Parts: sequence; structure tokens; C-alpha cells
Amino acid sequence: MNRRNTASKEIVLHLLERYSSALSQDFLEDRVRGQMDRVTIYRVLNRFCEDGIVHKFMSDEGKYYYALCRGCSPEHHSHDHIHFRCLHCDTVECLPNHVRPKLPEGYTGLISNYWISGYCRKCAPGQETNRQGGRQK
Amino acid sequence: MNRRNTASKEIVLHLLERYSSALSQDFLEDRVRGQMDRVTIYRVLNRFCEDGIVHKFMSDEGKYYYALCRGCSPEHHSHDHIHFRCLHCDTVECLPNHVRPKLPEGYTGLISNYWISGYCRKCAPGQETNRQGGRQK
DNA sequence: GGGGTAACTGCAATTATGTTGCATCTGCGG
DNA sequence: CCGCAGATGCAACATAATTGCAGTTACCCC
Repeated sequence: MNRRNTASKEIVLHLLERYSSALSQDFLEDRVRGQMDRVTIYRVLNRFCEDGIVHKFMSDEGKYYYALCRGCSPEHHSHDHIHFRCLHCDTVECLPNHVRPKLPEGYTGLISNYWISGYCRKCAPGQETNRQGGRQK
Repeated sequence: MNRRNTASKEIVLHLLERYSSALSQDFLEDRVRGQMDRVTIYRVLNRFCEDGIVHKFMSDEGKYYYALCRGCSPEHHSHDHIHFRCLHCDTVECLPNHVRPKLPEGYTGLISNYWISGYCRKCAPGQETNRQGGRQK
């Protein structure tokens, strides 16, 4: 199973880097409309996940978001950080915090997904807004 | 908008109480098959949410789970607890922990959903199992 | 206790997202 | 440059959420 360098991979990777935030499949679809098929995006993203350069997580609206892995090797992923959605600019990002809540006696936690919605720094009350009109949907 | 007492409400409420864990729509469908329509379950559950006696949250598999609110009034909901799925018995429950992670400077958190998968007390390694053959799916 | 109405229900249909099968195409090693 | 495994496009399917509408019913009011 050797991976190949293809235009599709480049395009998707470039978008993930450019936005430096977590993106949903349908957001990517809008950006590459006409350039490649939905299914190709789907498969490219999942291949990235298999290769450990991207992780995906379920959002509060029931669809996956994909983000570049930062600071975790393919062998050792640490995804115990918080996923944050700004209710104003609708950006989804991975916060640097590491979270390790204490579970009740007898419980073992293996996989986690922490999700918080609110206002990001750029859209904080009192700050000038960051909304970019449909930057994400 | 006055609510009425109907058989459907009773049945769904009774199931939520009986299992005392978070249930998905399709799990409830299996339990009431022939007694009421899917859409009715859907609407009953969402009415419960509006009324503040149930809260719903997105699972890691992309579907909503519904659980009775415990210790939160209709005016003041506190849903900053952890939702836990046991990978063995597949039960989803609300843990009592309250979580308040510190966000980076400038961020304001409003809504949260903490999700952890692992093994619950009953299914902990070394314990006898709790799997009930399709108790949830 | 009966009537009227707003709330509720059932059925059909639609939307959105994820997923798979298969025929075709292509990057790349030899 | 040849061959093939990996990648792609298209069609189709699966599942969950959601809406419209016509018909039913709980319950307030008399």
C-alpha cells in the first residue's frame, strides 16, 4: 500500500494548511467545486487520517471535521485537546489545552472528544469582528 | 403552547427512566416498534428538550443521544459533565463530574460536550461483563 | 357531558452526510 | 515505456434528521 502524490492530495492539504483550522468535508467541497469529486475528498481525508497527518472528530452538528495533527507522531497521537467552535465566525479550531478529567472509580477512558462552543479571541465581545461572510458553513 | 399528556410521552419517558442512561432515537425505535412512529419519538424527545426535562447531545458516531436532566432546572441547565460510552456494553451515560477546562486568553465558552469512550465500572477489565446482547446498538 | 380548538400523530417525502462498488485512469517503480 | 497497484469519478445505497400535511385527540370551557 504505497501512497502516491496526486493533485487531489495537494489541493486538500493546501487548504488545510491555509485555513489552519478544522474543516468539514462540505466546506472543502465548496472550495474545490469542479476540481474533484466529493468521494475523492472523502477518501483523501481518510487516507490522511490513516497516515496520521490529520485527525478527524465528530462535531456538535453531527458531521466530521478534519484538522492537521500538530505535535503528534503517527505512532503516538495525543488528541485530548479541546475542539472549539466560534459561534460568530464559525471557525472550528483545536485548542492547545490538554484535558485529563478524573473519571469515577472503575472507569477507564480511551478515546475522547471535548467540544466547546463560544466566542474566539478575534470575535470576543468588545473586539472587532472576524466574520468573513460564509467563511465556513 | 400548552403541553398535553399523551401515551407517547409516557412511553418514552418511562424508557428513559427505566434505562437511566442516555438513549438514541433508533434504540427507542426498536423498543416501541409498532406502538408509535419514528417521527413521533423524534418530536416527543425534542419537546422534552424544550421543556428542559431532557437534554440531547451529539455522540461520537454522529447521532443524538437523549438523557433525563438531573439536578438542573428548566431555567438553569448545567451540562458541563462528561458523556461516557462503554466500548463493551455500549451504554452511554452522563457522569457526575463537572468539567471546567481553562480556555486560552480571550476565549469564551458557552456550550460544551465532553465525550469519552472506554470501559465502565461494570465492564472494567477483571470484572464480570455487563454486555447484554444488543442492549444498545 | 359535549363541542371546539390547539396540540399531537402518522405517513410520505426531502435533505444531509457518510460509505461502497465498479469501471476507468494514472503515478511511479523497474 | 510497460505494467500494475493505487487513485479517481460516477452511481448508488445507508442512515439520521427534518418538514409538510392531513387526520386524530386531549383538554379547556360552557
